[in-house]
Amino acid sequence: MIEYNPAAARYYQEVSEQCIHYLSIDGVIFGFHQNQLKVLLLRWKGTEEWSLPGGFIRKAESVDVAAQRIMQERTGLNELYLHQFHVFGEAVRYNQEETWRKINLPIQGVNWSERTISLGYYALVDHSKVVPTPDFLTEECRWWSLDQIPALLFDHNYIINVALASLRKQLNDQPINHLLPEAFTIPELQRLHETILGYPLDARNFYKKTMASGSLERLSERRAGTPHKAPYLYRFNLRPFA
Amino acid sequence: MIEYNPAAARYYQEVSEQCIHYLSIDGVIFGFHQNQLKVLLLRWKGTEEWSLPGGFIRKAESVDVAAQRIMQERTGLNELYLHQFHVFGEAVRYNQEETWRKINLPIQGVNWSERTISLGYYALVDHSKVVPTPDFLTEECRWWSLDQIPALLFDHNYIINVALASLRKQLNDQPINHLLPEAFTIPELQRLHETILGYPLDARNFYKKTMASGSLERLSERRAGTPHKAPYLYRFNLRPFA
DNA sequence: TCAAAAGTGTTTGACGTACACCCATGG
DNA sequence: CCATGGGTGTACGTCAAACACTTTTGA
Repeated sequence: MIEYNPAAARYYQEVSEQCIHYLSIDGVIFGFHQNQLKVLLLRWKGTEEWSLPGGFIRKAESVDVAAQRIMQERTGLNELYLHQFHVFGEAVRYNQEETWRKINLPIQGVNWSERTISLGYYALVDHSKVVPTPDFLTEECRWWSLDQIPALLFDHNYIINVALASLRKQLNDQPINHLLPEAFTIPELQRLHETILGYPLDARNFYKKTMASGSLERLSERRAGTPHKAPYLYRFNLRPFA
Repeated sequence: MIEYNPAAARYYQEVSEQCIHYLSIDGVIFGFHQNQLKVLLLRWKGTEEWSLPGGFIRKAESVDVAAQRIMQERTGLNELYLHQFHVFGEAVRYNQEETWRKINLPIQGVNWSERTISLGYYALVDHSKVVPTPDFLTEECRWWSLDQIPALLFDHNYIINVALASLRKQLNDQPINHLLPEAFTIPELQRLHETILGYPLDARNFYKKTMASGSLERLSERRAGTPHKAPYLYRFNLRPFA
């Protein structure tokens, strides 16, 4: 049996008193690094078991604010771009007994064994600005490439799949301007879209489309230090008429 | 103060014991009749105040099942087409004190004064099959045309607007085959789309598009009794290769 | 026979897709 | 000087939008 420190015990107590029961938030935090789409995962104390970050909603707290709070604590970021993409409300979402055995939680008789309805949020963050930070129950927080994600606790593999499908849908509607740093090159933006969509795009058509959208602004500098032709830097300019 | 009957009192008691607190379901039940998009509303006992149908989730009940149950009770239908479209999770969604004054609920000290997070579902139903049925707290259940809806209780006017926006988005992706009876004419389908979208469509282009989708099957009969040329009847045939 | 709705094709423009070559840079 | 990726234009096909006349039927 794992020893949980007093802070964790206090956390449990507080959550049980101050938060809404039967309801939780699970967060899929997407980042983009080295041409790969990644999500932030947590490893539970004393185990090799990973899960998504998550948390609970305080009784008088807005749900969106709760999601911000939970994700901010894991990333160190102030304002995250969040999107609520699905409610996971099945009566039995995963094998609870097996899951709790895996994470060695002292939950007998505690209302942590309640069934939970989970509100799925995804966050789009600038990978370079994130400081991955574990919480009371976990001892490691790091990025995982989407194609290397192991079997996760709870139904979190499924949640990631639903989040990705939702992100792909969003990509059709609007440019995604939260996963890249302030300044970026068109090829970088193209790699991002390719990674989200899962298939390659034509560079010329991609260039045309992004230019035609009118939401990009070419900066005077170029990206230096590449072994080849220096690409232009761009930034998003979503309100060209503002 | 309104007298609530014993059944209603039992209902309160049961909900408080058996259902999840702080969480509710609100349902926007869309129907189509006389070329108008309508929603089913409830009038609260002894008042002229209207609201959407709604209810609570049992502690071990799937959220989707709860939504089905709640909407089935108001419509008399067995299987409804449901779509979970938004979570209304603001800490303060409406003026609670004012609202409860309007509906004369004996809620002092009861945990009904809790803030609630609402899961918004919309249902698409065949108007002609619905038997509008009030619940314990209401005495009238009837259809309202979207453009004649009065000021509703809670934040239900807002919820209807969000539901409609979501329905419009869905209309772009897939044919809507739940709001019409089994057999219908192309002009009727066009009126439905126009009503949802809020603007007129070109009959020739609409005809071409629906035919090209391959999901319609022309029946041998025509709609009789119209004062003009008798239109063909169609039905949906979503699996032409099944 | 007239009014009102049903039924149908063609033309045009926009947009997405396919496709190839020259340029700039670092090694 | 060469390997590698960056930057750009043109041609084609598909799909959406504009647009008018004939047919049917009840009154």
